Amino acid sequence: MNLKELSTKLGLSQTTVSRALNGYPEVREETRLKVQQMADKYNYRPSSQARRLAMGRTMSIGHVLTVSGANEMVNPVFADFIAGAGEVYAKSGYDMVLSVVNDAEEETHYREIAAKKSVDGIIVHGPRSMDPRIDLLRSVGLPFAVHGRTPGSEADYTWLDVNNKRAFQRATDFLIDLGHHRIALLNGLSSLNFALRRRQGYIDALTSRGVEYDDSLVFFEEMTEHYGYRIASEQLAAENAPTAFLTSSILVAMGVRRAVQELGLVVGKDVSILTHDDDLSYMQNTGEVPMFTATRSSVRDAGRKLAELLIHNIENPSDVPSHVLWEAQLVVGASTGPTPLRAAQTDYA
Amino acid sequence: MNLKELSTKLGLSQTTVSRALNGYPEVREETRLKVQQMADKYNYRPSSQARRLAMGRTMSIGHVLTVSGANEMVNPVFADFIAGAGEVYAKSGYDMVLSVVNDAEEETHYREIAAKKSVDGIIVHGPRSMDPRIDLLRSVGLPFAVHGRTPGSEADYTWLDVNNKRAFQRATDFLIDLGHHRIALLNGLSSLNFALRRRQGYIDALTSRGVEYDDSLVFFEEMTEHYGYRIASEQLAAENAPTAFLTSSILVAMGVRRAVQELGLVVGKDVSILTHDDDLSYMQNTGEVPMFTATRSSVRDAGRKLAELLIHNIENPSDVPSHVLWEAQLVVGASTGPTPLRAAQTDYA
DNA sequence: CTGAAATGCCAAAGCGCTTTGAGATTGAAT
DNA sequence: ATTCAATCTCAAAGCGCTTTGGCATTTCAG
Repeated sequence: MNLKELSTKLGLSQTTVSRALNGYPEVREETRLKVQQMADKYNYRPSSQARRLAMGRTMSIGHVLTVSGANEMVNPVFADFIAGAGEVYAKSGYDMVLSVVNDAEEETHYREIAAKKSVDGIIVHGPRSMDPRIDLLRSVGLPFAVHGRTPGSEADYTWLDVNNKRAFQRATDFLIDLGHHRIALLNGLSSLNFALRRRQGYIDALTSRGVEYDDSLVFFEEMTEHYGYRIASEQLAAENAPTAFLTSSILVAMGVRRAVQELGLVVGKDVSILTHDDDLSYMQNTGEVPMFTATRSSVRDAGRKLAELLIHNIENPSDVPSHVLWEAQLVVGASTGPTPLRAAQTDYA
Repeated sequence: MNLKELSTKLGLSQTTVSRALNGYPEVREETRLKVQQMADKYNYRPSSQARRLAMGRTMSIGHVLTVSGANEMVNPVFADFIAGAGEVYAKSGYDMVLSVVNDAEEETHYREIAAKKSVDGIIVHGPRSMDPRIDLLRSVGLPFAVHGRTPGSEADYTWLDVNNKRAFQRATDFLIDLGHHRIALLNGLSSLNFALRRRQGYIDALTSRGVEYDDSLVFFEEMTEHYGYRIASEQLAAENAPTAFLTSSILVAMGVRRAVQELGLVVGKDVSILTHDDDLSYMQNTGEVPMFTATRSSVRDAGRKLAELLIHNIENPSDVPSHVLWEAQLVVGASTGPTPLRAAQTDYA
């Protein structure tokens, strides 16, 4: 059933039927009702292709999922972000179009998208320091919004970010308050902008509290369980071992926990773990006493909010870009406690 | 730059330019080259909207991400599946359009998609027993392919599945060979078809080996770390505790491991864990000796393969549906070992 | 009762492409 | 020289919608 057939069946012009369906005021309420009923009866839906061509809007928003590295990691945060954003798109009548691309071809791919104009806007994931995608998108005039941000022309585009620096500063402070002085930082890849901000927070806390910064306690890798396990195993075996671990994701924290337990030590007593928690649906860190003490910020909420911002930008092109900086919650769980005496003696000797 | 402008610039008709670009034989090689160059120079890309309308094909494939339950879980397997499928789509010139929908609205949503005809085909995730989506899609004539399968009219549609029954039968057999008789099964939700198949494999192995089946050792829940932890803690505290755990995902296995370690027991010695492993990129269970003994089957590969099958179906509508059943690899890792004596004594008393 | 302003509807012109059917040109065969 | 097939190119007709500009018809103030 298409518009033409529907309108013949109604004895009306296509114009009128289209207007009736789209809620234009030029059509009598009585007529609109008749049209609506007939449309329902035949389960008529305007072809989105035709609609898009006619309106010059695609009513869809692009997401690019970049798989990176030799093992083609996909960001575990992606699914939850998408779930949040998708919820908003559904409400607002947008489609989400997703493309998967190897990091080597990323830039060409963005160029392609821009040229085809097959989406009304784009969400940029995982911005890196000096990310070329941002200049590219701006130069091509395609509306976009960034999950995270990258220093430079931050003011010029819409972004939503967690205050990573502050979160990790608070986390580090919290551990120092508990007496920890040797705190290992298991960060994400250093190419990702947020990893640098987190390290800065960590360093700021150490410095302001007069705790010595030890470069050999800071790591930048892909955030896997095995990473946490490996580093923690090594570090705990070493002389002058850290008494606390600050990790970038729950998965990494789980790896650390495994190493700790394997050594017969107790998490939250012999060794403390504090992690960032993206509040992923399949990796809940909740309960009366959460498993891990954590800086928590919901990625799903971020997806929702950023989708709203982007849609707003698309529909109000002249508005200035928005910048949203969320503070992470510091949630106390079972994985942290005061520095054990043994360690304290070693440290303060 | 659109086709019209490009052809005026070339002094050719739109027809010729379109044909040249799309590789039709009616245009001289020399002309084609000139067209190609000019197109490159102006970075011309045909508008996908117009193209779709004209060709009556959308060149895109739909995926529906269903978030389910009160806590709106998103399937952790989704991202990797998508990554595999997306790779194939990119190669074949298809777009992936993703919609997120609450499980309550799932059926209406599928109906909507079918009516709008905004995709050329659909991939169905997480089929349930007696899944209404399948009849719906068939009745509406939209090509589709199912990740998993559901009993009934299996022969009539394209699917790709892991031989879940066989995998869990082998896994159970393996544990029995090691002397385990009390094996807990931490399954996924019973509404999902694969969970039932897995249980069947488990039961078959027990029966054929003359091991008593104990209903109180079988659980069906959402596959989270906490689920594994909770059940394992309870079970290990109970009298006549299981000596082995068979779990449906690495995440659940991790929870079991945590419980085991917290009790001061050693995984692979005091308690064995065997899990299914979807080979997710951010949850690798590899290495010389993998962390967990597992039945492994790559979800990413499944995404790739199923995408290929669906595209084939779309482009060759008269071909019969394909059915692909993959066997999972049984990979021996560090989490399994012979039943400890203590347990053996209890059991064989 | 008249003229102006709403109101309700329509025909037709796009949107930017693909594809049909046909015309023009060329080269070889008769 | 004439015919025929092969080769190249084109104008125009869709694809299914939205939207413009305009024409009747009704409503209402003066």
